[in-house]
Amino acid sequence: MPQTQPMFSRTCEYAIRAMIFLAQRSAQGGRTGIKEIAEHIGSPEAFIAKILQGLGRQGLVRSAKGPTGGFYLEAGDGKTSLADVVKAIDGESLFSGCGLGLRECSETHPCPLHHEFKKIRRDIYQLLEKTKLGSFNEKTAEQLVFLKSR
Amino acid sequence: MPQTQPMFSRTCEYAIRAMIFLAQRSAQGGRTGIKEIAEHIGSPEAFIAKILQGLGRQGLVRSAKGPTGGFYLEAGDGKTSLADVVKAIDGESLFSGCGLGLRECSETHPCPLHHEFKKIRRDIYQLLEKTKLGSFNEKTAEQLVFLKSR
DNA sequence: TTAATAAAAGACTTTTTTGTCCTTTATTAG
DNA sequence: CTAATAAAGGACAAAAAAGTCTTTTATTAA
Repeated sequence: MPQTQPMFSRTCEYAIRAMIFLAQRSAQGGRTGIKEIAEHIGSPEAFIAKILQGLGRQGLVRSAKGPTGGFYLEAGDGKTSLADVVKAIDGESLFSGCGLGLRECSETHPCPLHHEFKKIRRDIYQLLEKTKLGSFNEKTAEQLVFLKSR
Repeated sequence: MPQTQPMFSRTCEYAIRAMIFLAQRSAQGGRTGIKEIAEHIGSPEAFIAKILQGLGRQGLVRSAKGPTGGFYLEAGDGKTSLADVVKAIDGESLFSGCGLGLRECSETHPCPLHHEFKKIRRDIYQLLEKTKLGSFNEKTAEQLVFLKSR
């Protein structure tokens, strides 16, 4: 038995943690290198590099090569929501997929749990949608440090 | 990028579908063989066999070998909730784990999303907890058939 | 008591996810 | 222009999840 299915994939957890960290960092301006990001969020360095590259291609984060390079967000990126990040990595199925994995499940042809799950999916989406990266700018150093485990 | 993280693991989806199907079947009494279960929920035969064996060891389903054998639920098993099934397979992390995967995250040492996720986790748990297998007894044949895809 | 049936058990394979490493490309400072 | 720096890219490796197959065990009905 698997015995631990979290809400988000590991990849997505790292992505959210990195984006929150970058949001805080970018508030003071300046870029942050992969090594420092990995240290602060407690992830493998090469792995979060890959993840941020992907998010970069999708325009959710910016980066610059060379000395003084690194990852960063710009002013307008504060409006990016956690829902955007989750969608970019885990896709939409948490928000709109059938809880039982039935492809044909829909409003008009609902699985036995369809209507029951509707509210939950909407709540999850709305929470992630309303939580913008910009809102992490003014958080304390203590909360900042707590993007890390292990 | 992975691009599709559902709420439950595939194993758990099959398990829930099989248990709902068995709940309906067992209402009329009688046992159901693996082949028939697999057909009705649209899962690989050997795989759902494995899953049900696991659930059997944990006492969530009953089985009998030999001719006339198969899987079934008894009267009292109608009180089993979907939360019980999910816990048996995906564990508790959907209900109580940190959304960002931080092991030290807790009420007194919360991650930046801890309090926001609290309500959602509770809603998911309560929904699954209040949904008992027994409630699927009287559902129509149409809904029954719709435990299957692919 | 034997033949047939069906689940239990466990080894095995495939696929996906997670994670690493090495080379290339771009940028900057001297 | 050249060294050094840091991300991009892609091939590769390890681990976990999903899925298969074969043998064993239990049960039933003839």
